[in-house]
Amino acid sequence: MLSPNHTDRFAPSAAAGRAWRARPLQACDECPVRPLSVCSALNERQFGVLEAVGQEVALRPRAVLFMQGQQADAVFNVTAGVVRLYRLFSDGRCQVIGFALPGDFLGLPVEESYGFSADASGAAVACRFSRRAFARLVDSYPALLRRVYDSAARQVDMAHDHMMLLGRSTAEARVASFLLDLRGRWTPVNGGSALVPLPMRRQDIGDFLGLSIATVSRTLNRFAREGLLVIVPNAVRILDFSRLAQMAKS
Amino acid sequence: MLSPNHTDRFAPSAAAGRAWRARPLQACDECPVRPLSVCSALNERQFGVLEAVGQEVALRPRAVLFMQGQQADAVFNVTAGVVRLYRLFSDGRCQVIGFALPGDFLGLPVEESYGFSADASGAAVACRFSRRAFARLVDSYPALLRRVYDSAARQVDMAHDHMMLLGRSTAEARVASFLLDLRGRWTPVNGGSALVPLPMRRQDIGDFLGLSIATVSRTLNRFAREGLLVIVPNAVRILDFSRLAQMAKS
DNA sequence: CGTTGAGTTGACCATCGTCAACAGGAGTGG
DNA sequence: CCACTCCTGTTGACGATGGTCAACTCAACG
Repeated sequence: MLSPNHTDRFAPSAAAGRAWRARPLQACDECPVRPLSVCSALNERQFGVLEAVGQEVALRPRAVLFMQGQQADAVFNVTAGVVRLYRLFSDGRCQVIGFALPGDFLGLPVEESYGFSADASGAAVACRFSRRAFARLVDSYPALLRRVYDSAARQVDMAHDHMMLLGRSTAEARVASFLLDLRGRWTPVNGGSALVPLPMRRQDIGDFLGLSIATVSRTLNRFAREGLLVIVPNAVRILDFSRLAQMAKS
Repeated sequence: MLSPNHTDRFAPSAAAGRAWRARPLQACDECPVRPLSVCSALNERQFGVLEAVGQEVALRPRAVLFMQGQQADAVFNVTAGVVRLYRLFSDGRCQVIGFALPGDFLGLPVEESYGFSADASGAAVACRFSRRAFARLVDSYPALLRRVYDSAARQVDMAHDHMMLLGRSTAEARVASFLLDLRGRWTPVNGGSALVPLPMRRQDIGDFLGLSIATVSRTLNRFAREGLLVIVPNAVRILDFSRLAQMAKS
């Protein structure tokens, strides 16, 4: 039971090619997610320091950012695309912890090794900072510490929300909550469009919601049949928010 | 479905009497959990400061420590007993987030309002610090900040573990993991006895594991029939750790 | 001795996972 | 350009896991 053997969905895929290519940060002042991210805690002068220690990392679909258990020598800030965060059981079962959107910060400067794995759901871009350099920065700029701390608190809160979902909700409610929650998190990025990007695969949604791929597909298509939304490639367009919110509660 | 109506399991219970009675801290140097808790980051002189701003809070069974949404004007350190941490749905469904054991720290000094509710599973004792006073202390003693931060990171990790459990494990595996995990967390307190205290009710275990009370009871008693453990009032005695660990993986 | 609340257990059944077949699209190589 | 494979997603049939409901026991407590 429970999504048993995968024919190595998690082996480094050939299609992913090299994990990532990196180049120095240059245009932070043009970064679209800067006002959303921890970076906004810094003024112009401090920003130069940040820029100096960061790299921009472009990720192809499925490219690995870091893996659970690896020594955590970098922290990241997602600037484009969606990054899938997940943990594996020893037998291959997968639990997706969450999806990081543009503006989201990955990795506490305090932990020695990564507590989960991260890879790109579609194409994605992230800023990479060496943990040591970032920790030094945090030490000298209390406002940044505060932002990192806030980010940790928000992560705990999201984890608790998700535990409620996994422990006490029907399949219908899980999928509805997922869509509404995701649309809410996209809002600062895309202005609250009803078109919710879903670059991840059905399998990933299932692994996030504790459902089988079949149930995810059935539920989404039932929602579509009932006129709650329209399914389009790599996205859904929500039509009836209030009815969807109703389903999310059951 | 999903544990619907409760005839107000969460209304302030008459049996609980007054929420708690508090008295000034006096004997921190005799505190049994001091080496386990955030307090151990302080030296003797700093400790005097901590003692001055803390109160000892004795909780009767079911007494409320704080409630979700309340203004978070205190942080706590559990010193005896077990504290149940939970969130409620608007319709009364309950998800237990976790159980705090002696030595566990509750409440980040950063959040404005509590993200979950906390009450005593059995009789319990906690140290209470005003958030403002504690935040001041944290600002002046970086070692304490570090411990609080570590505690937050551990909470995130535990939340992730629990998401794996809720999303991708059978009832059998959930109960087995719960017992083994709890026994591991008791170890620093009780020296790793095979007798695992379970002061919480079956309902709370169910709300923690995302199972119905019936399934919790059935599973525990099946474990007992199969010789994995013995059920005693407010505890279980584990007999076969390796077989239990085996079940925890399914 | 009645009441209340927790825990246990059985009977039944709904939800959701499993398995399988199939469709469509992308990439590859001839 | 087509054939082929691979991958993702959809959909149906079936069955198992675990929820629901209810009855019962037992201990605590008045």
